Amino acid sequence: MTPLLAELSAIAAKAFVAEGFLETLGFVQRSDRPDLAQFQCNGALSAAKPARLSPRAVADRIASRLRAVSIFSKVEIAGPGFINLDVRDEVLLARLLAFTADKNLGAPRTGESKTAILDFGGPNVAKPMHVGHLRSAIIGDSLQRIFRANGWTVISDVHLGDWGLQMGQLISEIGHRGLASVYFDRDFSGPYPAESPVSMSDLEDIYPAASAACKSDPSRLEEARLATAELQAGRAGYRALWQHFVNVSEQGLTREYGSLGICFDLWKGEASVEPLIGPMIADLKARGLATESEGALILPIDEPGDRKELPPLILLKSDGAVLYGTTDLATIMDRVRSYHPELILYVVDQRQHTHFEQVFRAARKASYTGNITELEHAGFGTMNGPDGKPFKTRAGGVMKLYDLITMATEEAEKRLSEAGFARDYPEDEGKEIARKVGIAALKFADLSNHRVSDYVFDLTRFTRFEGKTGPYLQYACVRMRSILAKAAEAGPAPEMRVILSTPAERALILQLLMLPSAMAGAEHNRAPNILCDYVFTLAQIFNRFYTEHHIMSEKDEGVRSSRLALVRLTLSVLTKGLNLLGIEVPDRM
RNA sequence: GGCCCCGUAGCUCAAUGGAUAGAGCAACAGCCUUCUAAGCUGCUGGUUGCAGGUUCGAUUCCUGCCGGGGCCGCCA
Repeated sequence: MTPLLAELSAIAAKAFVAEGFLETLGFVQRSDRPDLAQFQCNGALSAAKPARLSPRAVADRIASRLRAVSIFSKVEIAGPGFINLDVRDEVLLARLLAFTADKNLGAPRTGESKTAILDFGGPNVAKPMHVGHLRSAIIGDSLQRIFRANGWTVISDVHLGDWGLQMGQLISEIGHRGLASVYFDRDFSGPYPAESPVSMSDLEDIYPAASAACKSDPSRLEEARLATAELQAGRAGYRALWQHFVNVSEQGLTREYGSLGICFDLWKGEASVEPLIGPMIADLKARGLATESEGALILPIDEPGDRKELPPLILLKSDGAVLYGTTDLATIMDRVRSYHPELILYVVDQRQHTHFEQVFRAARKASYTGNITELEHAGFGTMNGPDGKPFKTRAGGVMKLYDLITMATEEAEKRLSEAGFARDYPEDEGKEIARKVGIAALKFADLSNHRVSDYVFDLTRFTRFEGKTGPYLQYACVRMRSILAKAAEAGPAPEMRVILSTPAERALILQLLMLPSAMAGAEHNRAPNILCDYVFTLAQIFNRFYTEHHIMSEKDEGVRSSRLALVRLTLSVLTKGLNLLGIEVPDRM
């Protein structure tokens, strides 16, 4: 089915075309003035100037054509030339019926037969995930859900940071500590032990020490660089040790992402493209694209007419090691060959924007993108503490993601018990509710901000359960379930037939029908906050409906079952919207 | 220094070039013998950082300035 706004826009577009104007002028949106109309079209205002007509004159012509279309109950011209539109109740009900019958709830098929690769997550091997990883995970996951729902074939890749300097730092630190000496013995011919010499908690201890050592001692940094280069050059013991790091880390990361309800199709990393790098470098050299400069191999990507100077992409450092730009470039080549995607979308910190500009240019320059693949960086802002600086623990250290989730869950648990919720539920269920509520608080707070702006991370505010929060939305769902359960007790559901007679019902139906447009808008702008606004508004409108119409005490059976049908539909729409944000809804609270 | 992003109500944030710039929180006044009051209703709150420009119309686009953050060849 066509989203209602698209349907209305198409009708208006036809009217504009019939009057000799551009089709795009027919764009119809929800009215800014709900007191005046349900929908509005502003096309007449922009059509007027080039046509040397007054906006009212254009609006008159369009309006008279629209009046001939039976879908509208009202077509009015207001102000300088706005065309205000109301849709007939019968039409709303007919669209609602089709919407209800559609198992995809009218999802726009914008991604039909198209493939998108979503690159997000980007955790580092051997380092615990911290709050900095939260945004990429939450936003990326929501986008993958939205793209999939809109018909895209989505391939998500966690893209581990597993091939850079931090690997060399770890290896040399382990060497210094004298752990696992067999991996450092050049005469050892294998096989290496199957069991990892270090656990995840060992790594969590070793990495900060290694990092600190390299910072304070230049000779240690040099050692780490050498180890990195040797690892990349294929030194067997280092490779074996590295494989242990990766295996151990993946286990921890899977659990961590799992606790957030986030899945990836691919667990590739920078190292995955290692076999492609040699041939790629050779190819770039052969075609004269890569040149040597100050001992390093670079790929200049600046173009005439640039507003700013863009530094070249460094392919090989002077010590022969590769950088993440090199692996990113090879990864594009790999993805294009393997999947022929229409889009590769990177959900990565906005601070890396220049890096992606460099890599994208390099890919185009080297013709690695094929002719259909669009490369896009969907950057996001930083998460700051209440002081406006990057979020830290009280002690000033990096806040681990695991601890953060625990804090949110505990806070949720506290609030639930204060409010007397879930008091008589089994302990397991209570814990599960607290987990869902805590995660919902975190996710909704993050997603409801515009992607690119920084936001203040304030756990007290996030876990507050009033107002525009995840828990408010969950609570609305739970109330709907509760009504439906009561109704089911009272008897089997009668024939579902929606009657539209009150403003609260009309407002609810209109909002329900806007789901597809919200999904399309969120995809188009790569902006889950559009969907957040949608679900929040829906919940608000529902709560108004809920307050105004007491369903179970309604005497008229037809009206009661009609309203129950609306509750049922609202529940599925709200649940779906929350699902697209990666938020789970408990059965009861 | 060059470039990128941001600047909106007391606070946290929205708003494809359109009407009276919206929510939430906070403050204030109401609403629970009825489906979960984590709710609903009403009310208060604005020179959209500043100055120009384009436009019938600018929070939105352009220029300059101020303030905050970030990036600027061998970290990711």
